[in-house]
Amino acid sequence: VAAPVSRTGRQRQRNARGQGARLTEDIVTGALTLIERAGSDEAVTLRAVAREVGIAAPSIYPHFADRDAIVMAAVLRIFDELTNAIVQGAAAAGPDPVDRLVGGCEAYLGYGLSHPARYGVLFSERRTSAGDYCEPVPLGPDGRPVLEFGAEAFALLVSAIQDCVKEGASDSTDVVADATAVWVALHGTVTLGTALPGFPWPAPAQFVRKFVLSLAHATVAQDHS
Amino acid sequence: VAAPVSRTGRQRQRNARGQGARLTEDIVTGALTLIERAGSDEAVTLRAVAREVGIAAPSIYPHFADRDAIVMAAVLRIFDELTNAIVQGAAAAGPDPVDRLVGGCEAYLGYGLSHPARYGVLFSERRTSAGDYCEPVPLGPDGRPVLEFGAEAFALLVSAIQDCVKEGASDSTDVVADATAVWVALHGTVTLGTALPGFPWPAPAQFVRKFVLSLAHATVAQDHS
DNA sequence: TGTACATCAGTGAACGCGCGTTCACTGATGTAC
DNA sequence: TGTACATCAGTGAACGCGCGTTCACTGATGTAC
Repeated sequence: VAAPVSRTGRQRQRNARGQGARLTEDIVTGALTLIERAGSDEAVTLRAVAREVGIAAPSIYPHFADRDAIVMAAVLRIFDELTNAIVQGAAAAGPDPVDRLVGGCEAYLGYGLSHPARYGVLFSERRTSAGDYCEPVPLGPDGRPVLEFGAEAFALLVSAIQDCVKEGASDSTDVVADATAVWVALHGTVTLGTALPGFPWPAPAQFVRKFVLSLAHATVAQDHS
Repeated sequence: VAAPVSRTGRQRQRNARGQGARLTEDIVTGALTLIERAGSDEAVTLRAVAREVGIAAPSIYPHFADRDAIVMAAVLRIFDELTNAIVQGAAAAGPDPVDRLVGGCEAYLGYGLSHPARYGVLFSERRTSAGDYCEPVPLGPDGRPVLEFGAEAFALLVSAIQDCVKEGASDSTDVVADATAVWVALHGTVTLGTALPGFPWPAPAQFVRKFVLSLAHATVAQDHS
């Protein structure tokens, strides 16, 4: 009987003593690979992950309690990727707050549409608070408790609109509600765009700019200066 | 060994000769029940449907080729329900085109949020054209070919905005693009609202009215008369 | 009017598969003495 | 310096389950003669 081999064909060698936690990382990576390959998290089974990583199925138990714990770890990683994409998109847009808002939103859309399987896992199940599946109250990078999935990305959106208001580029009177409207439209664009690739979608560039400006009650800098 | 009994406890009796097609209907109903109960279509397996309906599993084959065919039949039924809800919502809103537009959108949202499991199945998988799974080119009720899932509901939205433009209540210059933006926002509201029930969503009534009017470039009648 | 037969609507047992999970285990490596 | 031992990082076989699918079948009912 041959030893289990990962899909890549590479045989995994045992971690050195004290480095057992590396397998935790490999399991999450394997789960992400399966999600990418199958287009959904249904393919993430203990045995499939074990095959992908190149280990025996029971070897997962010291690292994760069950399938759900693996998926959750993958979800947290994907949220990090999404947040990073938004930050970079905003940063690349320059100093103007409206440009930064639109840049962040375009990055959100770009990440979602170019990683549909990963994005689809984020909100595929009912999620209440992060405290349900790991530490009682997980902390964000700034020490504040992260109470909701995607809260970090949403906070970026709120402050981007807030910045527009500060500089007179938006006359939003309810920044949180308007940020919610923008988020909902972005999310809908990603998920419908993924589910219905045959639909005659408008060109993303103008489309997103248009509805983001509209929902954020924002106007381009030239109109205000 | 006891004969298979449906979840309701009622024993199914064999259809009369010539009435075998009734089971087709019962199978779709059973699938919808499973979707409702589990919150997703994952629970729709041949054996689970058979148990639900109260028949032996192989009895499904003369009616449906496989699991996917059952789910597709359920999806078409759900699209019909959604379309009906929109039509009724618009009709109940009275003669004003903006009211009708908002009424239809509120009905869409209402259906989606009050039937999250059903709605979630509609766009849970990549859907190209209806021709992939049944007759080569299925026809809509008006005889035109139905090329996309949800095309009927989308057409309602387009014509609702078109009506606003006709009566001077909207200055949309691209009705299809604006309808797309509204649809995307509605879809995002339903799916995010379902996935994150703990999020502090704005009150649906004003929220939907606000973004629908904004995206459809519409204004209330008083402002225009 | 009777009767043989075809058809319809569905059954029951069986198969092989992948799954989660358990259990006792193995072999390398660091550490105490 | 040697050696016994504890620990770490996993393994391999086995279990019971639900699944899709197949196969030969059963029993009621309509129909031809």
